[in-house]
Amino acid sequence: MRKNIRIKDIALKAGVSIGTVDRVLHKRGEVSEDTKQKIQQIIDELDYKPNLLASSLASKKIIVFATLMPKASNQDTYWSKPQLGIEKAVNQLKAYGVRIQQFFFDMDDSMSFSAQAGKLLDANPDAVLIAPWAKREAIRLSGKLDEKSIPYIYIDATLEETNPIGFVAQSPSDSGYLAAKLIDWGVKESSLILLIHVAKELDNASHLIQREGGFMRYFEEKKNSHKILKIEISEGGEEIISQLQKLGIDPCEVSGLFVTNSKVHLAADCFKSLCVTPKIIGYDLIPQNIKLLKEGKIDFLICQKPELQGFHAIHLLFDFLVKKDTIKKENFTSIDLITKENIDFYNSI
Amino acid sequence: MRKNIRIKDIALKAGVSIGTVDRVLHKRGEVSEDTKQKIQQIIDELDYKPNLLASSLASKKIIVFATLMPKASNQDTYWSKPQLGIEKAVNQLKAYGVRIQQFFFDMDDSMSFSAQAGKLLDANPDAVLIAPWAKREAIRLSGKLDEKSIPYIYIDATLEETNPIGFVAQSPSDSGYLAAKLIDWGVKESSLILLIHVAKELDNASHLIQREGGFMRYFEEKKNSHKILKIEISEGGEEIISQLQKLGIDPCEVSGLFVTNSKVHLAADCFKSLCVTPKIIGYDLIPQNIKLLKEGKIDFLICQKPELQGFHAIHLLFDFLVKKDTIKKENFTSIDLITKENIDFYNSI
DNA sequence: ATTTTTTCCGTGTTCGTTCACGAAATTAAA
DNA sequence: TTTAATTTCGTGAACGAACACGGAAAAAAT
Repeated sequence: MRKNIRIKDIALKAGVSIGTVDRVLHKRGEVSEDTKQKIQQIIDELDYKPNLLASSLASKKIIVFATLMPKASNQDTYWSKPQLGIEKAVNQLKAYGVRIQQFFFDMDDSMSFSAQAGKLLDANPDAVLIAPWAKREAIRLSGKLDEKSIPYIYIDATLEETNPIGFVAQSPSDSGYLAAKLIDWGVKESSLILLIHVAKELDNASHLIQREGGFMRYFEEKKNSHKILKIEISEGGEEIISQLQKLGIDPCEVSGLFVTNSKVHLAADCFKSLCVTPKIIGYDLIPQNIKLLKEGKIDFLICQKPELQGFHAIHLLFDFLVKKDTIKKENFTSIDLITKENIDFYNSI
Repeated sequence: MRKNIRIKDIALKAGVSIGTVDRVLHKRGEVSEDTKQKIQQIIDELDYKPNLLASSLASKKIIVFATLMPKASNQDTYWSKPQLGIEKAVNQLKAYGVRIQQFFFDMDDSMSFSAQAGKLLDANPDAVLIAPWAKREAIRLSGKLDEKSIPYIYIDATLEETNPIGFVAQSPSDSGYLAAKLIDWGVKESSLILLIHVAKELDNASHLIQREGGFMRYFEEKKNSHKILKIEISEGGEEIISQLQKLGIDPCEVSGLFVTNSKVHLAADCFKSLCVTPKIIGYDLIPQNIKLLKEGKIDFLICQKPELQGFHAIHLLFDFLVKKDTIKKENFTSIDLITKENIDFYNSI
């Protein structure tokens, strides 16, 4: 237990009192330049690491984390998962004075993102966790946070143009790439393969674009004979049919299908009703998808351990803010493949 | 920050001193039956949860975790991964008085397991983490630990016949099942598929058997037309060829290949030298496998986040022993599929 | 030279627990 | 009844860090 150097040890070595050392540790002045330098030198030399336990015990300071993410709805329960991880982490850390304030926006409404972002800024938190769903609005928020020098971290996706202390997400491009590989494995040569985006504001959802990018990249590199067709819809699965009709394509010709988000159940339902069974790959373990996966109507779901993402992001904020660690910026989570066969055993730790 | 009830609050309510409450909390006697009951009742009523921070700060007690796992060799570096996670966790917990004592055995020598198990028992640790590699010997060890009522947890695999407080592992059967599905996706109808075990003492390595079980189960359920051939070798890849020859089979006929552990590189090297390229699936991101994966000689590696496993197992022991939480017994880690395409982004958190 | 201000630093209390020490209170022995 | 032994409990000092308070020394003002 002993062996760890304490403030007292530094004080002894420097020939000053505990209070003085404490003052330089917390940079709160009232120390002459000379002694300050001497003490700082000894701190560095001894590589002093404060005892977090004693520190939080003595301090009445509370640290507020704010979160900004989509609200989970009945149609889309995905965001309840990261929420669980976040709560778990905050619960673990509450003994250290960590508190949380959460803001939720409507996924289909970028105005709502801005509104909640405003409230978040008013709350003046010590650090922020953001799901950067609406690209333009998220960039604006990040600017404001930069101004106030409030550190922030992303979950689920990242935005290149901004300065978060890090992000926790799956590599969207590589998940798309993997999806392509699986489709390629599963279909015959020279097949018709559909890529489907289901989104209201596609241009504002950059990770969907990146998933597409990875998917396309695979086929470009392989130069094989498949025909890839891209379709964008905003709401119902029937739109797929109508768009195919417009192109003069019989749905029966489709032998592979990749949906770039959790809305894959719309597409699967659509083909199910047509009694056509292409190979289907999509994202995320939400109830509708799970059901179709078990029925064999969806073949693979790419999953990213959302619970772990939330949990880990909060811990990163804590490490950065409280422990003053240097944290890894890129935190890619695994690209988990869930099938009918292994879903029952998929419990994220 | 406030709001949590303290020992002092209990003492006040019971009309006794802090010391007395402390004595009943730690069951160290010297309290009359009457007051003990009264205090215990108040503790329950108020649902008192001790402040871990203050507790570890005041206590000089140290908690020793012992680990027993295979030693990583140059040929097999796999076990350096869980080791990393373990070290990371112990490092985090050392402020709470957690110390570690590690024992390593030779994977190919069950005598070595027993020898190290003996040393571990002599060390009389507070809790134990075991990689139950040698089944029979591990069962014996678990019995001894049960006798001394030292809690233990498994990593990498589990043993049904014993009483660990939990295990952290991939579901071997389901990983085998998934491998089968992938092979099935990737090969033509009526193919010849090889299942290869590379192990010195196969009957003593139960999770390899279970992986085989899952693999076989898939094809039994699907009733498709593939021919599955099982081969057991103990060391070099060339054994595969000789065994095929014995069976009168041309290696060129093999179109799919599943190796039940990280030794898949032996098989892949073997087929590489023959210039035959069946679809190959195996386990674990060790350097030899990574190389072959990138060359395209191995198609999929099933991975199980060994680092996270070690990390999580230590935390479970801590939660159980120190926080007195009830912990989940079955901790399945994800069945990650690594391909040439996504390996560079696979960093376990 | 004296007073006032400013700079610099030490002391002491607190956070919630642990635990050694020893003082009452109770019971047993004389 | 007095003394000794035992049971039962309270007190106070750590643990390492945070921070309020105020004192001494140096600098500035009178």
